[in-house]
Amino acid sequence: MCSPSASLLVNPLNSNQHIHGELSVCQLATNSNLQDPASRFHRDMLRVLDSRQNMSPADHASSLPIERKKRPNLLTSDIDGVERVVSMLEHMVEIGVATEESFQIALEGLSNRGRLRWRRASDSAVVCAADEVEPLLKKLWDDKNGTVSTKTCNFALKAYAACSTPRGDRMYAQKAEAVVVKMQETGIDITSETLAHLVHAWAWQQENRDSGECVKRAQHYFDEMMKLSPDEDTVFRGYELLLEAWSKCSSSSAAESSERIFSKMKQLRGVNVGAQQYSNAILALAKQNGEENAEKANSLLLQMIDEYEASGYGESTRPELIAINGVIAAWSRCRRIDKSEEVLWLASDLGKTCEDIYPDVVTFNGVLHAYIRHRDRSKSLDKMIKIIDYMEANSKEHPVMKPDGFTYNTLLKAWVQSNRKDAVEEAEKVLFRMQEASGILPTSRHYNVVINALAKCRNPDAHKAYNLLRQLQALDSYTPDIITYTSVIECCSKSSDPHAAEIGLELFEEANDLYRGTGDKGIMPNLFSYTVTIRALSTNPTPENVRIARDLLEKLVATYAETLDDSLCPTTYPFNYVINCAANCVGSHDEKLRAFKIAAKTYNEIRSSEIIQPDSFTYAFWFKCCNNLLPEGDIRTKGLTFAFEQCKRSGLVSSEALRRLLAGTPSKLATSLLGIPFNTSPLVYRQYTLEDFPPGWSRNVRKDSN
DNA sequence: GTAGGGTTAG
Repeated sequence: MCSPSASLLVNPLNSNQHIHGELSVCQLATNSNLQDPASRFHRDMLRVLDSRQNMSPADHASSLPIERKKRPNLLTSDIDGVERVVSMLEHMVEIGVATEESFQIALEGLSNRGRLRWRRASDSAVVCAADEVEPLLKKLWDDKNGTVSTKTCNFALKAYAACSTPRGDRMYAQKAEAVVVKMQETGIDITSETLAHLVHAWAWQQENRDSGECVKRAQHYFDEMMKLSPDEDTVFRGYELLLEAWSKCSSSSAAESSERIFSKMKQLRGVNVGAQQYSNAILALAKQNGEENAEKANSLLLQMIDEYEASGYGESTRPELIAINGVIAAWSRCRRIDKSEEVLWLASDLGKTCEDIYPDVVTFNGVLHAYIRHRDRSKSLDKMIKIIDYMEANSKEHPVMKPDGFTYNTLLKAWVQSNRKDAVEEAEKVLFRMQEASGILPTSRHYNVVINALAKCRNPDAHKAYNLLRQLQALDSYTPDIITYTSVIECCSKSSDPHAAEIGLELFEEANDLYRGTGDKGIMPNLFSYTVTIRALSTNPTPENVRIARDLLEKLVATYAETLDDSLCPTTYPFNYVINCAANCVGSHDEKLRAFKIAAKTYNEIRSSEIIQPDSFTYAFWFKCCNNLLPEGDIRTKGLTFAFEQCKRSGLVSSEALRRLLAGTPSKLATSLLGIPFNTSPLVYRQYTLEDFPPGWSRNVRKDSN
């Protein structure tokens, strides 16, 4: 295979001067030296890009922060020809004619894609510009021993900045920073554009929320950029990005910093600061918690509207809906329904002079959120139903207010927490209505709200939950996840249905098989899934189910040991439930003894473990085991006596433990255990409560498990 | 720009 290095060193065109944003790509092509083997390719590459310029993806997603509100689309075709150009570059590299200019053409094209995503032809992985830029820059860097131009690096940085995202774990800001560090080490000029891209990348990076680490990095590179005396537009843009960074940070200084930056922007531009900057400042404030920030965002909104009116309704001062929606959300978060609605009326008013201001689905979702947080749940449910009826009724005429998945999720939650008798049935109706009224297919989240509501009932209908799950599976657009499965199994664990144990186990195994087949973490059984399955098995405590419960526990422990996955880290719960399952075992004398052995093994594991400790439930279930599974006699006496000593010493004698200890215990044994004369005839022992015994016995019993 | 699915018991 040919090495491209030789040709890269030639670099016949001083390419840095040839790629200029202002120049049309066609001009560039004609300027190229046609004698050069690379220039024929360059001309073709530029022609590909140029011929599709009308279909530029810039309309789909720009790298401007304010336009990030649009989720990045997944391209279905090579809309601007960049993928073609990249494969042309790969071909040039292969035949050894690629120059730095070749790389620049591809990098620039990629960076112009902004944050769009597409499927890579070679492996159909979903990628974005930043993913594709990385290997290209590395290749060029290695081939040229780091003698790469600033311009080339800046194209790559632009792609990292545009693709940087608060979601996921892509860490493009770190990657961009690594490029700049290498530039510094190699002596490549750092321009204000270089630093502006870094500010941009950090401003959009995730995990900014708590520590504010990313906003610090953004501020740092902004300060560095200022040392290079950039032009006013770059400074202003830098402020915009800092505002963006603060808006995603929950640090206590965020509101203050946002205000400071906004006033600097006003200093720069005066009243011409523009509606977009108002929106940014409002959103930054609106994202912070606390009424005072909602109030500040609200007053900025009023200022913005004032300036719109003062300017005679000028285009650049026209308020944006996004700012109004932000303020509504801020008031909703502090349960200020009155204020949320006030802003809603304001928006309706504004709509008279400003036709693009019309309450949309986000506006209403914000108001709905205020209601769902309100204390009077029944009253707010009625109000929410009215609002959603209104949205549905008007969505033909005003498609922007058509309810979406958020809307119905909020409604489902409202029904579920309404405490009304028919809550679950009504929630189920919503699942159907959302499809009919708004054409929105319920997702696993919607179903999970309802299934979980079923699981929280006193005597849940396991079959109904099971059917809902199957219904969700029948929709090919969505698959149930582990929360769906676990919630249905939880229904089984609380159900009196004779098949509940069987269904619970079937579902657990199904989820586990799905996980093993797909490796999809979303369907991976976790500690809670194991625990409720074991609990479901004790609704039908056959000797076989006791054994299966124990097997599940062992599988949990082994899987945790193997993966060290936090979501599988065992607690006392599943151990206790295995003991309880054994304690309930119905069967022959021998079968009961086998169940007892399983319980004893489990009980001893809890006591000797370094991670988990016995609790009052452990002892209560253990006493139940001794009394239910062992014949009266020495072994039972020993098991009870020894355990009760432990139980007292640990201060874990709950009233239930006491009851289980004495249920079925002969008076003589009870007397010796408790140290006071004791008659276990039911009529007598019920007169005793924990208060009749030393308080130390129950000093560690949690309140909720007295 | 919104909100956001389960953590248990006798």
